[in-house]
Amino acid sequence: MPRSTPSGKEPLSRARVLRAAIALADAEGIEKVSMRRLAEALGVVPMALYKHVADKDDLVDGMVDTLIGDVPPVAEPRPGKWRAPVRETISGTRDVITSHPWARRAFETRTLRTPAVLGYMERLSQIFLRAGFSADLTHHVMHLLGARIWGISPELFTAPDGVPMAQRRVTSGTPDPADYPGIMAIAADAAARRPGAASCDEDAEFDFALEVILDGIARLRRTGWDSGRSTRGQRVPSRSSRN
Amino acid sequence: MPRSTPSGKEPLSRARVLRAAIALADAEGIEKVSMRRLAEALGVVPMALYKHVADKDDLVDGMVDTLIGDVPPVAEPRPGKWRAPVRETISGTRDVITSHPWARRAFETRTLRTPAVLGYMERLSQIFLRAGFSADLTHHVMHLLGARIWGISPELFTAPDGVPMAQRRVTSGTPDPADYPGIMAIAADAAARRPGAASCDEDAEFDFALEVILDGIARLRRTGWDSGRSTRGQRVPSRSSRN
DNA sequence: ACCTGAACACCGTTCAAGT
DNA sequence: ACCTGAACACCGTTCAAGT
Repeated sequence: MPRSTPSGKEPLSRARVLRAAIALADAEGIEKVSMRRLAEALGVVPMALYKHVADKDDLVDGMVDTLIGDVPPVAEPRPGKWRAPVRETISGTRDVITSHPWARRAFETRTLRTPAVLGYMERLSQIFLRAGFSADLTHHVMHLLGARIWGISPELFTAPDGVPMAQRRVTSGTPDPADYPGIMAIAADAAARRPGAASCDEDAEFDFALEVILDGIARLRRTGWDSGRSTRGQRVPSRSSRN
Repeated sequence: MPRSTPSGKEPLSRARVLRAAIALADAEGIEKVSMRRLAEALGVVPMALYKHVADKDDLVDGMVDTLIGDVPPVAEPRPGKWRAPVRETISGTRDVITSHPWARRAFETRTLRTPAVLGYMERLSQIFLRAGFSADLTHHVMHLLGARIWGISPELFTAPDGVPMAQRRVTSGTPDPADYPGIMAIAADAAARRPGAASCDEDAEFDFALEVILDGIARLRRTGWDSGRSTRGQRVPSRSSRN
């Protein structure tokens, strides 16, 4: 009889390993994606994976990279046009990320420079460069698009299970609502405003945040980086003067 | 002789366990923080930790929670004043996070509602509520402060080792710079602008991004949520219409 | 040359046995 | 009542032995 591949199907490949890992993460959660379980899902001995993937880290990098490659490309921007293509690109990224529950964390966690990631950065950069932004301005824009403010974590509002706010997974005893009048006022208002709604309109909040960033980019372009910085008002005693 | 505690020092407590875990993560990296290694560092059998910590997840939650508790409080805002106290609070958070290399990931990863996290949310909320924001407006503001845009990852620019851009940790072969003319133009410009500088001025970029968000908040307050949303221009075919 | 079983050095966590 | 040693069910990865 002809020799068959280990899984009885087509031979392993990096892409097939990564797609299987993504499917496994979708089905059972990212924490269940181990080299051993993934090999089992592929009908293969664990060591076989190491031919297509350097190690576990490379596997997760590859999963994220595959998702980034799934972000649909955007119509060529015409000179001077940047807002719509940027909005489209980033909305596409959000679509991809939100369709895989594990992807948000994985995306924020990785620091890879794979071809797909570089390609994504290149596409974003080109939108600005073709719209007439200088290299320096585009550089600052890219930083702005990558900013994390840490006012709070977005997942505090939209937990995986849809519970809207507060009182979830509190480790040391149930907190007294009286200690958090501000949060309670906000939660009560939100509940009154959308009765029965389990959580916030995350899409709308994301869209608004994106528009704020796009406005920031427009201002950066209009007034330049140095002027942008000088409008900040008084500097806060922070990193620079704390030590 | 008098009975001594297992470590020969003061007895274990949740706080002491968490501080030890933070110190271990600072010293050897978060990936080295295991129940077993932490117990060893405390001179204690692994199982002893389970008295003060429910499980590994609870340990990491507790570490993050402890850091949040370290963010220094801010002077009481006077009515109408919100910009400076918000800036100060968030700068303080950034100071804490950036002083622990593992904290950025851990912070973005956790979805806990511990008293310290609730307290932090409460403080931020109160700044806006006392400044005269409605509960609804404050709600949207909190979402804005938690937004992640995913234009790119900030760590792409500032890798742990300080290598500025591109060509790091590329899995499948070295990429051809010719494929990424935009990125290369930006990198070349940045290198020419600050010769010898290993990476970008991350503090300045963060401060600018924070100001953009603060401007977004000011606009939200001035024009309201619905008006804010309607200024977005044409809606993109995205989540809502993609399927 | 390619593949793989067994082994190594770890994990988090349970649990019954000790005091 | 408290603590803990041994054990369980896993990990990622190495490596020498098989074909």
